[in-house]
Amino acid sequence: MLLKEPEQGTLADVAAHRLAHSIVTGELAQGQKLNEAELAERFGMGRGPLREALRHLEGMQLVKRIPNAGARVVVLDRKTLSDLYAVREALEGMACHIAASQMTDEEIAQLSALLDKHEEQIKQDGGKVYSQSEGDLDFHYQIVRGSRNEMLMHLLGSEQYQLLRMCRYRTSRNAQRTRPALLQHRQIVEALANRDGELAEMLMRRHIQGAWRSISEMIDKEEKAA
Amino acid sequence: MLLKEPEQGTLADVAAHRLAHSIVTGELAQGQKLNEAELAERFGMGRGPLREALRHLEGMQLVKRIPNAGARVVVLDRKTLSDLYAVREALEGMACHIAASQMTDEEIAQLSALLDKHEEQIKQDGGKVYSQSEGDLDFHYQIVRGSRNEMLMHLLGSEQYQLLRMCRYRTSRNAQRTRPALLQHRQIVEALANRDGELAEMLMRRHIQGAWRSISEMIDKEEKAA
DNA sequence: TTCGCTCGGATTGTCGACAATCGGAGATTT
DNA sequence: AAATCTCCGATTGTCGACAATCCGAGCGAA
Repeated sequence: MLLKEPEQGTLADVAAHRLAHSIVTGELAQGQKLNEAELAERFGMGRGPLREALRHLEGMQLVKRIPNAGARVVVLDRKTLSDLYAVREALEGMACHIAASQMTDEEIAQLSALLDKHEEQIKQDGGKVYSQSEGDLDFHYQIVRGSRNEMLMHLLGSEQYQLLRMCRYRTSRNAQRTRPALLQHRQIVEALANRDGELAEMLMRRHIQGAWRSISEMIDKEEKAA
Repeated sequence: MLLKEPEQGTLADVAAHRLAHSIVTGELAQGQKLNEAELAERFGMGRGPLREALRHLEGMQLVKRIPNAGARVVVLDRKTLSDLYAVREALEGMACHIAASQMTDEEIAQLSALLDKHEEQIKQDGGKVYSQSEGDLDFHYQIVRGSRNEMLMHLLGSEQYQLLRMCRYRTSRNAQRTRPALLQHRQIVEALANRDGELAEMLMRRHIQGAWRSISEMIDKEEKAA
């Protein structure tokens, strides 16, 4: 699971977590107004901790605050997503490149085992979940961790990129890309195992570009439907 | 100036700003404990807004908070800075690449004019300030803006990368690199003017690599001195 | 002397109440 | 009828006080 802190620490922290979860899963709709008093009551806490949580989410880009006018859930329009994927391509490509020289053999083996598990899952579910599931994000995050770059881990890890999970959740219905995605993951692991950073980066970039194309098409359909 | 909001909006916002400034300039030493009550009094506000500000700075990575133990100013050790510059290289390289196709001729001309101003400044000061000054950051930020990527602007802009300014401030004594830096900037602008994204990216990456080497050496010296 | 324990002060976490500000419904004017 | 003004309710911003927690000084025992 990418959500680490379960239900401990300060109230502000748990509020931030629950809010992030609600936003990512769509329980709180995009653009929805967030009423402090209401949320505070729902979470059984005062408004102080809740306001701190909102500040936190603002930094994560999950909500947008306007002074004296409250906070609203961010809306993921086409441009935002496009920007996000462009940044992801650069950052995860770099992570892959470095990881090829930094990950231990054991870590790479674990990565491969993770893919085995994913393949199993696909065979069971008929390929419904994979490309969009938490498992996919785990794969990406494991590579990011392999880069040993703390800043990268912060930017792409649990803290910052909930936006990505939000996007995944929203577009989790199409399962067309699950098999090619798994294949690409396998190729990436192979490049890592061969310690070929250049290739690993290129494969990861293409993988993310493919994911963006897939999502972009889906947005087109949605827009045409609406 | 990269600090936009002057002294308006909520108290939490101005507190975050003043704190960020104090940290970046070193007025608050690295690793220093931040006492909520004391700071609140110094800023003439209650602890509520101040706590929100600390949450904000935590997201910016300027302070590290530990539950029930308060917040401390982050310490920029070698590893942190190394990670930062690696990320910067990937992100600003990408910004440069995109900016080459997105910036208007006028914007590029303004960029060139900015460099003229910098050159002027160098001649006056004997090259003391340039490579580390706000002006340099302006140059980089203008290119980031040229990429038209909002996420990039958030990550590299005023919000997120105060860490970089902090580093600049700390190492602002050496002026060895000002002239080669200016030259590299000129080459980058030329590549942008020629709409050569590939070259522009490569030049920017090398520029940042050079900056890192320079800073790295300085850290070595400091460590040897200590 | 050194280690461990207890207790007290200080600091953080939280809450409830008050003040400031904003958006909108309704009335007034042209 | 359309536009503008005014006032009111609702929501956000802020403060002060209380409770919970942690750190360290001082004491006592081995």
